Amino acid sequence: MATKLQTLLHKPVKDHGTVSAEDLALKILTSFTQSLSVLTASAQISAVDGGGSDSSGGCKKKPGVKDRRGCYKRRKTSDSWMTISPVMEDGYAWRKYGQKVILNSEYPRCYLRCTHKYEGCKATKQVQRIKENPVLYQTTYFNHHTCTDTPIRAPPLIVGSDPVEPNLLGFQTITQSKQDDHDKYSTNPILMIKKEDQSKEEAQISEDVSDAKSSVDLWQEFIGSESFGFQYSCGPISLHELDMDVNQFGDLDTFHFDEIY
DNA sequence: CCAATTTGACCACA
DNA sequence: TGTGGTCAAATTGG
Repeated sequence: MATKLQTLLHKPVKDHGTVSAEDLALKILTSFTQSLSVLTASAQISAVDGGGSDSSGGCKKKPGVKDRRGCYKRRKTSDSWMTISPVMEDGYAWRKYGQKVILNSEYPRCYLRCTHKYEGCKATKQVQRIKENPVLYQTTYFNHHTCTDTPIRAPPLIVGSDPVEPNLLGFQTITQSKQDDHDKYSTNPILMIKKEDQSKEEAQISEDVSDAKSSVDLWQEFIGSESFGFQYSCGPISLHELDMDVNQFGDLDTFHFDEIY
């Protein structure tokens, strides 16, 4: 599929029947997303600590700062699920309340809570760029929205689940009633890079084209990059075997996952 | 002016 | 004691 896409991008439009570059890119993205989720899940299971960090740890207490001892508790790890998406947006309104540098992670983790927290909504999420593919964001959700704020965008691909089924792969289905929304936002996550300025709507189309190109370029770099060459074994899965499957067929379908598992 | 974000301090837990 | 999650004052931006 990557080869097809490359060919398609170097030729004029409408030369390949009904298959569009976007379709191909979407399929490729899905394949790699699935691969990454397998990696992530396995890496979490068999994580081996490596390298340390030099934390300064000079914890001076500022005068006038409130004593917050006992003011909050650690969250439960249940009722959480994970998604991987090229965009941070998921249709809900979130407010960022923190950001942390995570050990052995190249990118910081962002902490967001529902904007309607003070109306009782307990939904929170953590967003972090994926080290192996910074184009994608791994989002971990905690608690469901209890507020009336309904999503305006089709939800992203769900690649992970709660601890009960940590390796479950699947797509969130879009019901018929949501089909209009899906059509409306089908510019969606896959090829588009986040638009920072919504006021530039007139220039949107041409900009989207250039964004899509740069995104595809990133994909091509990623696909060809050493960092995505599975050269080591991780947990119960032979990633070398996975690599062969990807290279040989240019795709990674569910059959292969079933076979591996 | 007010809502959202940033950022260092504080806290729980392994 | 180190790490990650949360708080809240300060800052930013519409």
